[in-house]
Amino acid sequence: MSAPEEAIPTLRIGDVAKLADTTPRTIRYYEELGLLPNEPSRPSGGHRLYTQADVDRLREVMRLKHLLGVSLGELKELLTAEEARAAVRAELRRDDVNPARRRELLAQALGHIDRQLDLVHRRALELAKLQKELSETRKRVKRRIRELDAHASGTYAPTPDVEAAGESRS
Amino acid sequence: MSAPEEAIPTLRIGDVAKLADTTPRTIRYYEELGLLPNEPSRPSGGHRLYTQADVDRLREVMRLKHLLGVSLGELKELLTAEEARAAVRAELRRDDVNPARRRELLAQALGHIDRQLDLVHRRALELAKLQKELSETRKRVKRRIRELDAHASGTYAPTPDVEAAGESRS
DNA sequence: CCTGATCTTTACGTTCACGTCAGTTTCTAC
DNA sequence: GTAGAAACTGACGTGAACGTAAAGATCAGG
Repeated sequence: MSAPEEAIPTLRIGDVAKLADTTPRTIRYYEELGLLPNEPSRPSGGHRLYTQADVDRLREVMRLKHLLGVSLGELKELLTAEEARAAVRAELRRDDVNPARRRELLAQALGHIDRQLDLVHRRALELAKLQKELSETRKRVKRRIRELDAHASGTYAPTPDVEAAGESRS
Repeated sequence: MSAPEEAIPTLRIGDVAKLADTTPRTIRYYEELGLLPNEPSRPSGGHRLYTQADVDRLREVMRLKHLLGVSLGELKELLTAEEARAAVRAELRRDDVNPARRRELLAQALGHIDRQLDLVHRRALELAKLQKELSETRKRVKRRIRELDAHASGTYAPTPDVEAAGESRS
């Protein structure tokens, strides 16, 4: 097997910044706040070295921040839970824990997940509601346009470029 | 008909703050930034007087800020569009606009709505994806718990209070 | 009409989430 | 081994989104 359990850290902070589309400053700041559970290795010189897993975690942190719209402080709470989950997984990987303990750990993990799911779910509901409202307003407007076009047909030539309005690149 | 088109403004800034669950400072700040399209009336004294419609608009602004996670600057852009829509509605209410103009106005309104919908839609998709991921992780954990309980039955008494983990009030 | 609560503007203070600079050290390439 | 790029640790700066304090004007109730 040539796939090592944990790849050797080889990425420098600038590389990580580019890969995660952010800056070294932000990475150090997040580390300072404790948002990045496992600190980077620092062989010999003081330079931080990261793995791809670190990049993924960083991206996930930024994603949560973006999607949940929470402060870095609140985010840390959530990630502390995540970290606990990681610890749980580590302990679970060893086969020498008794079933009672195993169950306790799994129940904890479940609690952490549920906490995040709860947050996400609330937001999703709110967003869905907003989306629905906007969609209905949109429908009404479109209906009025159709009515206008129908009534005006023969009198004014309908200008049929409505669908293209309000589109963004992508 | 005893329902006036526009109710007389009677709410003071402190009332509005309480109704919208914010502070007078924030309201003045938003007004300063131009986030509140129609400025409050100021009869005789310099005190601002608001209507319930103003409260609703303020709440809507705060809601958008919360749900879309945009800066007040970006939010202003969106609300400027909203304002334009309002102006459109006002012009449309008068019956003396010719159909071509009417159609143009409606098309504009549609564009503004689509712009907001686009934003909301993107976010909703991202959130849904996150939710799905979390849900699947949750399933896996629950499955492991069930397996554990099944295997342990007879040896250890299963502790069946897992569903209650990580719940919040409401 | 008087008093206390609420409002006004002006202005400075604060927290968050980084940006930026300085001086030094370490890595990479030649 | 030496130049240049990148990283290190402070430290101070900054824009956004308000909070807070001051000094005065205004409003609502008795």
